[in-house]
Amino acid sequence: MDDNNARKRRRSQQTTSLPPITHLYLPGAPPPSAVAGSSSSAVGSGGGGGNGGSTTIVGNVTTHTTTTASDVPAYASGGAAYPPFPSHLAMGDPHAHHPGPTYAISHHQRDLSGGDMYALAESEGDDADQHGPPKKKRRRQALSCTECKRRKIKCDRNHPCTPCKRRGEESACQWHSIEPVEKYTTKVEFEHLRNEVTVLRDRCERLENVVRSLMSGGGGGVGGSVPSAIPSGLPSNPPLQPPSTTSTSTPHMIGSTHYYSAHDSPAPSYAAIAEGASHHHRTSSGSGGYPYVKTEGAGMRSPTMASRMRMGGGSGGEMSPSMGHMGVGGGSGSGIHAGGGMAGMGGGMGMGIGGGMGTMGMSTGVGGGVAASSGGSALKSSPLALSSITSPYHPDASASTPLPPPQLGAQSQPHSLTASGLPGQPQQQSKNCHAQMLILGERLRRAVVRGEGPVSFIAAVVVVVQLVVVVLLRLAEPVQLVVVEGTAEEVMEEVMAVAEETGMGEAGERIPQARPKTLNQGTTPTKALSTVLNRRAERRRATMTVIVIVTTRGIGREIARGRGSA
Amino acid sequence: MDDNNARKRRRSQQTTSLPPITHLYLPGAPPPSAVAGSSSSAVGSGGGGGNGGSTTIVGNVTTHTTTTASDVPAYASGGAAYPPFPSHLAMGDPHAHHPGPTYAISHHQRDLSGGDMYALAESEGDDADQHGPPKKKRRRQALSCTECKRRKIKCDRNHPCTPCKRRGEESACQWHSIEPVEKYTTKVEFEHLRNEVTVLRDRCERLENVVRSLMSGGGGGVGGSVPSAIPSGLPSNPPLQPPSTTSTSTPHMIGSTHYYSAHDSPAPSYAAIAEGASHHHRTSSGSGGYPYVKTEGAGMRSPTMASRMRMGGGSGGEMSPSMGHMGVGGGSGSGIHAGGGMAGMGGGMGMGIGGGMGTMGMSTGVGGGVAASSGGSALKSSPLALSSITSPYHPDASASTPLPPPQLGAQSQPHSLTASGLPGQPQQQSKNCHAQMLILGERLRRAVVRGEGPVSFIAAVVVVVQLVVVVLLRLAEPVQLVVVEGTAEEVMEEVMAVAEETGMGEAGERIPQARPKTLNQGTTPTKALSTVLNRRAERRRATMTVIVIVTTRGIGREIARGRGSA
DNA sequence: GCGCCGTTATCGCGTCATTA
DNA sequence: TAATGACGCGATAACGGCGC
Ligand SMILES: [Zn+2]
Ligand SMILES: [Zn+2]
Ligand SMILES: [Zn+2]
Ligand SMILES: [Zn+2]
Repeated sequence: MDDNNARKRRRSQQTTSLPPITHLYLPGAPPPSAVAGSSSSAVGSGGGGGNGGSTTIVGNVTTHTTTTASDVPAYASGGAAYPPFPSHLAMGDPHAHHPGPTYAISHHQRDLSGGDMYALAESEGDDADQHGPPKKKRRRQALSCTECKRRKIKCDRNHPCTPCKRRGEESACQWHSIEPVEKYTTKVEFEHLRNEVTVLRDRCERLENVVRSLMSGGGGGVGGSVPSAIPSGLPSNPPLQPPSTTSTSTPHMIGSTHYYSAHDSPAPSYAAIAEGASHHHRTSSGSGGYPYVKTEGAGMRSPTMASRMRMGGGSGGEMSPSMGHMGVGGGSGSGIHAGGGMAGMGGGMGMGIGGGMGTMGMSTGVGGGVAASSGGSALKSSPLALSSITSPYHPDASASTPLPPPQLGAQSQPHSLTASGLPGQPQQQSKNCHAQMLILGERLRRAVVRGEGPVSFIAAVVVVVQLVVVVLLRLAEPVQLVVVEGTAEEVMEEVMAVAEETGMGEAGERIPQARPKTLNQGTTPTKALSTVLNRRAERRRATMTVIVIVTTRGIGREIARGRGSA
Repeated sequence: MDDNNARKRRRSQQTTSLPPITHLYLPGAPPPSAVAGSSSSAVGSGGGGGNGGSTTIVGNVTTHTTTTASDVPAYASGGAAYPPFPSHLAMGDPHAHHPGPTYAISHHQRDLSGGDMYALAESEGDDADQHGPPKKKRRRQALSCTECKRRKIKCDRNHPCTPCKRRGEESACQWHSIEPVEKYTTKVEFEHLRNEVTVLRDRCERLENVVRSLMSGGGGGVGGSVPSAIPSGLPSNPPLQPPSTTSTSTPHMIGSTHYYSAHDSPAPSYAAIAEGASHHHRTSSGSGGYPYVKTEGAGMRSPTMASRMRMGGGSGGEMSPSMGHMGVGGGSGSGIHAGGGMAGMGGGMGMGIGGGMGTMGMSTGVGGGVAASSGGSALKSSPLALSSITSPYHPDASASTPLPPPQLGAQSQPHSLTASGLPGQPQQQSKNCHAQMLILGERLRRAVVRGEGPVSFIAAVVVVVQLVVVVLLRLAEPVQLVVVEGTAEEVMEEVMAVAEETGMGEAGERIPQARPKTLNQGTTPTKALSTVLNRRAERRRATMTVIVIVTTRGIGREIARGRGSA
């Protein structure tokens, strides 16, 4: 309450025109629930010249903990939608799965040998911590066979699914049912089925008509079978397809327990990789090539930069009690020094990123950053260049073009699209549209932990207007948010500093298999970001940091060569 | 200098592992007191609960001043429309929905073809569980299509509802007159159904083959329809699942009555509907319906909220000389009150935005946000709901095109789109692809100036992780940045407050001609944002404010009902 | 009961890495 | 070098819940 007043007051001051800064902290009302609070500290300062930069850290609540490790290490799998439900699954199976509402708890499977699949799932103590909110872990009936799940490949859901068949391991093709399966199925499922029936019927009808017309009209009766086919709906012979088996079947569902048969190894667990593994193979070494790369990864680090930043002219900003606030030196002076810092940074990033290019793909901007080819060096545009940053991911780097300014009018074919370029047939566009990015490879990287455990580091870049801003989000106990505003160099400094202090290691380091994702058409980068963050946060409960850079002009160049020119 | 040190210091503290940060109340960590040397205080005030919110404003360089008058004051209007009731449902059908209690059972399904197989279906009652008094339960005619119901997602009630369309399963979009009722069905029945599905699937497949062969072999070509019919099936893989049938009709009702009537056809121009048309027939009458709609558009407006906000607990943040900093009151207390505010907000936005629908379009979320029509209330999804926020802009609201499902296989005309629908030629996709947004209508609004000149106010919402953050960017003489972190309500408060103080008017107000931009395919929302901002800034040299909301969880719900639950 | 929001758990593509 | 095993991670499907 009081707070409100105070706040208001504050507000007024700045009102209207642009209030200078501030940062305040408002506590917010006590969350009903109270969540965890967060604190933030601010560092004041800033401001020297025109551009003053400032940083803020905001703590946030949230968080959960619990989660244990990840869920499942290895396998995961997924599938796209489609066969909604493995028919055989349900079938005759006595207790076919169907996730009843019940499943909830324990039973997880495991057992049998190896599986550690779900391993954790809940295991843990769950919940870890404490408190009370017993959040029950959700469980879902798997649609893909265990093998496919483990391999993370598409399972056609047939009984011995195609992949399994192909490998000749039909015996491994199984399904664990999630739960006890009641004798009753859920309404949902029922509905689902019912719906399908309707659809199918409709389709059949339509098809029949077609056939009918074709036959009559065309006359050719090619498939003699036609008639037969149509009439009943009976399964005459299975011309094609792996017969879905009519009823019956239900092969291998395994009960809740043993899933999975023998083989399958225990997943090596992702953990390893995710966690620390990757770092081994940093290619970093030479590099090669990336233009930008100047310094090696090591070069100067944030420390330097950081220190520099320290200097920024701080205006006399106050700090709000709870929040941290710091200004970044703005102005020209810093520019100079910055150069060095930047360079270092650039190098680091360049390396990581640049190196990734061949491997992970680079984003090419409209303007096209181009990626170098695998071989080695090549490459060009800095991954942080505006063009790279703003352009939709474009697999085939080749093209060049310096980013065609956002000029909307221009329809410069955004992406000539790599994949099959069907001239006649425009794009399938659909998947792999490489819509846009934000979480491209370059910006997604992780490093070894410094202090204790491994930490993650994700960086997303966003372009905005006239100022360079960096938002560092940290998923830690208290989620935190760091915002930096200033020139390119200032930003970079901040990033580096944070990375270092956080123990994120080199910024340039890249995550092994993190390749630049190609978002689906229509997705918002932010949405994607959200997903990523969520996953990470849960997967490893460790600290995670996210960096969001909001900037106007590309800072790639500066970064690359350490120039601070704004 | 000092500052830097200070900052650095600050940093270190938090270094490594998760530095707790900050402000917080988080239980766990002791408030790091430290914080920037300066005041770190934690605001005590607020204190209360966990989530504290904080705000920061950073000054930046740049800019010009001038200002001029405003551009257009009011506008607003529109409303989002939402088919309150599945028109197709009701229509012609005689007994279309009747909410009568009775329905229960009966429904057999239709069938076209024949068999009604499992008619019984539910039988129901029975058993369902048990015994018991045959309570009669009353059921309501479903408003959502079966698929949406099953998935528990929002259905826009259009015939092939957006979600279904999106998934390419338009054929699955149906309405059963009454649901089967019990929550569980017996296994037998389930089996029965399942069986049918299998059979049907098989049959379809067979038919498809026939058609295929006929067509190819026969050469007849002919049957114009054929192609259409087949398509869906082709995708091969999806073993199961209802490939969508093309659009065509399909009665879709399944249950006994199938309502659904007539049309089905092409979306009745969206415009009409969008604007006001639709509402007339809201059957709602009673009902209602829509959950969210509470207040009317007018309802409470920002003013109220604003005032309220003012109160928010301001912590005792200091203001830095140059920088302003303000906290937002968070907390429960506000929560309550907030309710109203929020609600109002929601309403306001809805109105402004919603109104725009026809004109500016509404974004439909995956779930599809629907807007209420001008007339009145209606409406549903809050404009701040995660779904609304994240969805790509979609011109024709209701209808069609929900962003062309990336589904590759599906060539479902991405957007049947109003304009020339070239069946043969799929879409060019290129322009007007309505890629994604961020600068959607809802998020783009401006108000009349209060103090002196007109100010702009743009809001972009972004999803991130577990915390709600708002970044208010102001393009003023010194560019500024405001960051707010806190619960949904806190954020909203802040937004409102800023808007007001800045003279931006009501948050809900929308910019006259700001219609939801349809980004070019491949453009990054951010890029677009940048453009917009720049243009504005220069066009009128006036002050401009941008609001970026970074949040993890949708805050729509809270907003809608003014709850501040974190 | 119902609509449907927002969170979770799956899926499975597309790359790497590792073998054969 | 091809083939095979791994697996990051964006997209989805599923679903706990909540407000009415
Ligand atoms: Zn499989
Ligand atoms: Zn298998
Ligand atoms: Zn629907
Ligand atoms: Zn539908």
